[in-house]
Amino acid sequence: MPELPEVETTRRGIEPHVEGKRIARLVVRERRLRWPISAALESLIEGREIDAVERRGKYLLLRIGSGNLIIHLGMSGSLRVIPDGTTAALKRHDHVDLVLADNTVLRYHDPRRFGCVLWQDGPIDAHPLIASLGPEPLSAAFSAQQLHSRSRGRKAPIKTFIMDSKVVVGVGNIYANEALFFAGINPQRAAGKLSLARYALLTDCIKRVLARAIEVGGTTLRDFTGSDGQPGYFAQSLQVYGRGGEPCKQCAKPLKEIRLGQRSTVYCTACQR
DNA sequence: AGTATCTCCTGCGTGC
DNA sequence: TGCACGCAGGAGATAC
Repeated sequence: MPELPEVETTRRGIEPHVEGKRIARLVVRERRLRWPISAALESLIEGREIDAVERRGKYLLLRIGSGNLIIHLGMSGSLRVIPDGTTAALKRHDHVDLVLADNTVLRYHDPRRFGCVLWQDGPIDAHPLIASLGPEPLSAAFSAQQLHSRSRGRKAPIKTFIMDSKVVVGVGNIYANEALFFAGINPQRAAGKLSLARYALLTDCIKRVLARAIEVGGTTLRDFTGSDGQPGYFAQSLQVYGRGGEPCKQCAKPLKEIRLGQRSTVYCTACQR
């Protein structure tokens, strides 16, 4: 499940293979993604050049002139680069091929079809999916002060709060669980009641856990081409996620698993208060 | 405005 | 071996 580190790893992986290249053809085999792929998309982007590969939250942005191709990998999506790939064998759920002028193929694969491929004509910040997003977690705009002031009056659990993309982008379930463990904060604690000092620790832990995952992803994904396109998900050793009932790595007490906002939540009742 | 619930979808693990 | 089932989850849509 691509979280921000996997999306950034994907961005870095595909960038050298697609940046500055011209789109020869767009081949869509399945238009029914999170939102249907527009029937006009082919004519909108064929023949145009990809000027840059950017990212906002978990959205990948292929900048094409003054517009953007917005790609989200959803829960199960991946992109891979296939050099000279116009005749490469298709796997099930290979929904879209972006065929570049040098016959490199950027192939979008997404079994659960929770992702999307959308066109935005004009400034990316004007797109409804992008306009309401909170700050990037690895930027200076994501700070303890900002988080603390935004949280005042909020009764939602801190875990739900940091997973809200209007508050901060890119903190999915896995990293929310992990960051709260490192910060020693009980995921159920009301967001509005956490002190500035605890937010300082939490923002630091979120930044560290994401930065570390990007580093690991980057090393796992040396060769983005020709591989199965799966970045190094779960490459880092997880402290709590998926370990309900198993011993805490700090105190050995069994980790507790609960549901918070329909999401599996794992924490240590001793280490996280 | 904030919060909770529902929804999309397929693959996988589990229990019979 | 096969089937039914529950679960996984990003994030928008919807209903309070």
